[in-house]
Amino acid sequence: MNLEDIAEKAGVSRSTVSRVINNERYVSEKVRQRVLQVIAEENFRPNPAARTLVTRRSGIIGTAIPQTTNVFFGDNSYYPMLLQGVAEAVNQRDYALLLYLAEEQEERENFAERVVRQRHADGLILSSVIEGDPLFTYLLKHDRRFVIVETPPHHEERVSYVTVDNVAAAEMAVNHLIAIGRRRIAKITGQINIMDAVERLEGYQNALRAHGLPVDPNLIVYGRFHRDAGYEGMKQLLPHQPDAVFAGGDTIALGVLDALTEAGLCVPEDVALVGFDDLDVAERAQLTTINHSVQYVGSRAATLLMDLIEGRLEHPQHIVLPTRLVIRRSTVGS
Amino acid sequence: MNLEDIAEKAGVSRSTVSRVINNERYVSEKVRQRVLQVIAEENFRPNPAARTLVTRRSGIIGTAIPQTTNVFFGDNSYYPMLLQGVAEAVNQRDYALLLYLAEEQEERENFAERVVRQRHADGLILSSVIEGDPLFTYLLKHDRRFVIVETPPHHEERVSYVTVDNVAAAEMAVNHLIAIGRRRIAKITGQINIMDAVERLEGYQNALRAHGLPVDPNLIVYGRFHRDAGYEGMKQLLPHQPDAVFAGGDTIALGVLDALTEAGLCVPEDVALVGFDDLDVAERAQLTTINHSVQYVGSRAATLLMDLIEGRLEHPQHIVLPTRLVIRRSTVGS
DNA sequence: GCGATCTCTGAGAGCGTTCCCAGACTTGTG
DNA sequence: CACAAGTCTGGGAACGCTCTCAGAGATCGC
Repeated sequence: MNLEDIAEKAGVSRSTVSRVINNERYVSEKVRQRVLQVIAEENFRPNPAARTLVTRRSGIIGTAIPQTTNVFFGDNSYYPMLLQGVAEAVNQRDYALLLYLAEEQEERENFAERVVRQRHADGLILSSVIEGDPLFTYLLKHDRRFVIVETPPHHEERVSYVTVDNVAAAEMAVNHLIAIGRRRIAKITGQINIMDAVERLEGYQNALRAHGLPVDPNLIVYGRFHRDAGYEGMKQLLPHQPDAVFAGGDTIALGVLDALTEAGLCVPEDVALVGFDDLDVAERAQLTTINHSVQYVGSRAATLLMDLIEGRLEHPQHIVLPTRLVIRRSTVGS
Repeated sequence: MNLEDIAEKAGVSRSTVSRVINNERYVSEKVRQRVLQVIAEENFRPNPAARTLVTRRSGIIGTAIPQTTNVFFGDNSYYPMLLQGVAEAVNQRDYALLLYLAEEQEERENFAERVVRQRHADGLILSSVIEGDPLFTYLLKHDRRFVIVETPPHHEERVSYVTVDNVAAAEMAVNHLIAIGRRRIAKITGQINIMDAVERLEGYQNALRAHGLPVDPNLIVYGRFHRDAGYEGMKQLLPHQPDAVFAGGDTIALGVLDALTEAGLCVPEDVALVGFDDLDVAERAQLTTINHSVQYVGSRAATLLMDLIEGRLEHPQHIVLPTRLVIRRSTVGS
């Protein structure tokens, strides 16, 4: 069943059917109705491949998640939330969402190759880009449309991105800890090759310096965005007796909580704790954190990408979304 | 850049280039190498739309998740795990994965319409199908390829599915509770229009009857696969003083834990607790539960779907995967 | 009242592949 | 050595759309 068949049944030409389907002007109301009726009767849907072939547009947005299994699910609802946001925006404009998920232990090279080989998508949303990321490098070099959902490596300004002001947010978090009287404030970072982690560390250091506090290397642990890393990191910090911890992400903070509980320390009396992201779990754990709606980042990124694809906006675009400090019991008690 | 261009540069015909790309026989080694080299130089990738148009195969698998936001992320890692499994299988055979995510509060009708309208995918994986599901009904009627990742409504045998033996697993769980001496075993179900929930309830009842225990309607609460439902359900059950609860899913069990903690009751001394699914959180919460690798269900479903698409298997196929009781502290103490 | 403009419709070309067929050349067989 | 079978290559048609163009008819302005 194709346009020609519908045309015949409706007694018009293929061109007219195409016009009706694409909702173009210059079709008389009578003809439009007749065609619509035949389409409904035959339950006809135009072949997207044929359409794509000529328009050079598939209406598909790809989202690449280069992280392995244990990061994608588990406690970490970051990616699901991001995806939900992307899906929302994409649905609204009747695009489709293609998901590229890395295998456990898959090399970035291999992942990049896989994503690039299939040319289904009109554009890509990239997450967790690291320094020297092959996918990032390739896309940049070959001038394909894409949007990064964090600050790109080296603040590369030639690419479009949607991010939050991590530096300012981290400053806000640490200022809060200082305001409640903490002085030995420790930091556990996410993967330090991801810009989010770098910027949050930067903000932490800024805030300390601004208050004339020392930046003690013993109080900084380089970790990963993972609960286990928080747990291990905290164990490492304990001998140095911090009175507060600023975790690079909520999942890290959860691990910190595990370690503190195990050590018999009270939050916030002995150690105050601040996370980052305000994931679903943060509220449940009564965690003070930085809120920045991951979902909204996803939907803004998708909207931006579609605008770039459709030529409504010029490349590149930079969007920095606001953050908010959410104060809960992990810093102010009950 | 298309086949013709590559052909010209390599001094051969379009057909030959096509043969090389599709790895067909009857191409001399010399020519094959030359063509491959030109392809590499030009960084050429064949246009998937053109290919799809003629082969009538896109190499795209769709996965439909009709649940709203709060179920997709949050504590519930069910869908991310399922997706990871699907992605794994799909990657292996160089298919792509299209994700259909319902909007918050989106009607099933509307969701079905959206999924069906875009004809990108060669086949679909359906989750959380309910009785009278419009998407399910449509696909069945129009003979589209799809696989359900649970038992279909009414045990509809004309469709392909991958599921676990929920009934047997539930029996196993309840038998365990009986074996440790519990007699007032309560049940909180998931949405009762989802077959998983129905079957787990059925197994619960079977086990009680098999041991001559009464099925007390006061001990059965009809809920949803959600932590809040577990919390509310347990509060409802408390006056009836159960000595054990069999939750329809791990997320429900977490809510039950919340309510028990709040009521000052001990697990498992006062109330023993069994979940279902063995999600990531189950181990952390030391929850006795039924393990059945959601991820594996996902990858089996995807593999099955691809086999159906490629005509390697006849439609319909029914796969029932084994389950395992994982005993943790929520039933046997420490 | 008549050219200009707007509305409506259809035909043809083209998008970039795969598939089928024909033909040339090579190898095998009796 | 003739003929069959196998190997390799190229050209044309087809997949189902959109887009451009041309032309017919209706409407408008002066």
